[in-house]
Amino acid sequence: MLLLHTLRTEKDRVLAGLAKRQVANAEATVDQIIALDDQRKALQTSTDSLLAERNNLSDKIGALMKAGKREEGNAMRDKVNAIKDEAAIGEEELKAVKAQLEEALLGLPNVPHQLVPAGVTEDDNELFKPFAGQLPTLPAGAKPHWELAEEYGIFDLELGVKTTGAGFPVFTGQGARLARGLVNYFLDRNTEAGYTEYQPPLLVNEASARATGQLPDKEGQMYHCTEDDFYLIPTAEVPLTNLYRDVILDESDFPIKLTGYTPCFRREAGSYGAHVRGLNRVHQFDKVEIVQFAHPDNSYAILDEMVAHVGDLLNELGLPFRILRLCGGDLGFTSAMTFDFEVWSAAQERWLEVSSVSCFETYQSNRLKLRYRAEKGTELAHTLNGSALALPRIIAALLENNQTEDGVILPKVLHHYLGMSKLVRK
RNA sequence: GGAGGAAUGGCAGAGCGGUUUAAUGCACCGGUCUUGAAAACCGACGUACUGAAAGGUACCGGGGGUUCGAAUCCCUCUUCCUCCGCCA
Repeated sequence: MLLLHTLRTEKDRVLAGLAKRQVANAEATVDQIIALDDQRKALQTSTDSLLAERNNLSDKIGALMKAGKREEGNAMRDKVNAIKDEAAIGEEELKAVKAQLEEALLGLPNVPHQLVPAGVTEDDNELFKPFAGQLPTLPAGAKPHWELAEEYGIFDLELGVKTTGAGFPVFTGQGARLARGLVNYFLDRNTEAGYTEYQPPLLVNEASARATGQLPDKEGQMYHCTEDDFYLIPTAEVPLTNLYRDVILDESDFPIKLTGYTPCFRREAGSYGAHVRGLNRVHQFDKVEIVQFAHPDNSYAILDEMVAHVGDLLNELGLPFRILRLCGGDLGFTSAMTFDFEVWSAAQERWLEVSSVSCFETYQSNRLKLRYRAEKGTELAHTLNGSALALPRIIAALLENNQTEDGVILPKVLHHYLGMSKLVRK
């Protein structure tokens, strides 16, 4: 959620940023929000002074009663009652205006960072770091991962349909082992890089989903357990970031680095077809997430650090990848800047997104009330997160890119985790 | 699932419906003393909104109510603890 202070003092920058995102009627919305806030202030002031008068008179009544001047005290009661009624009306209005204000603010996405390119669709994203090497060439008869999966017994989509429905793959045998190995490898590497490992809940309450911005923006994207009003997490970002909701840090606590493995659940009401075959898009998948909380002065240095870390992981896995800086139109609702990592899927001959690393500045911390003690008072911290890494497309790329006559060659870093150097046909 | 009890500042822990401006202790911070530290002493010590400031308002788990006035009384929800039952 954007800060009212920002809307007031940096309106031009906000409007320019929202324009980059193709937000319609941005100026009217901002003006309306400021008007609501003016209204809120006026109501707050008038109500407060009524309450002050009430408190004042109540004290006097107390004193009068004590002094035995019952008559005078009773007379004053009527006066206080009148003030009370008036104050109650003010409080009611204030509550309504505050609710309106909050809903309006929640409707505004984050302001993109200065360096975020203008653009409408993913085609306008900036190729921040192209792949420098040679893309792998596959032998004749190379297969896409969904065919390899069958041949090698990696995962079974039919079994998932039987147990649950489409988009819930069942990993089997050496495929399940590969998934587990990748999770362990990622967690170990993140821990080495200073991240503390957590196992958070996979269901969150509404307050958590709102604080990180999944609600109200992505209401339909999450699975909702209506009976208990819990949401299945679409990413570990939600529970991990919310661990620090309502927390006031000391500056010396920075940087705070968390990592966690969780399954992720996404309804992904959207397209079906060739682009979503196999593991390209599923309703449940595994992901290891990294989260950082930073001082505003160096959050972008930390974003660079996180990008470098994810790049290291992909290099160690030997996967060709490129880094995109998302344009305004493609940027997530809550993000100020996002880098997407895409690996080359050699059999499908296209790039697959495997990680998204973002800085949210104070957009999330404002709702989280995640602050630190500054020279004077408290300031909002910056929040960041990224995937390190999401499994399905990594598995797809490993299968496709490394397929040989003798099997699928595993990168060296995984040998230890799987107890084997290649996957074999069943 | 049943029966009881509890929820107060960073922590511990007081708080007959009206100087509560939430006692006290510990921790933290500043200072005095000291070569330095410890001890001792002095001081400061929550968050948010509002206001140029002085100040004002709200907040004692959440929500609602009674009252001129609520941390205190009532209702309700949530969470935790104890005991019993069931279960991995």
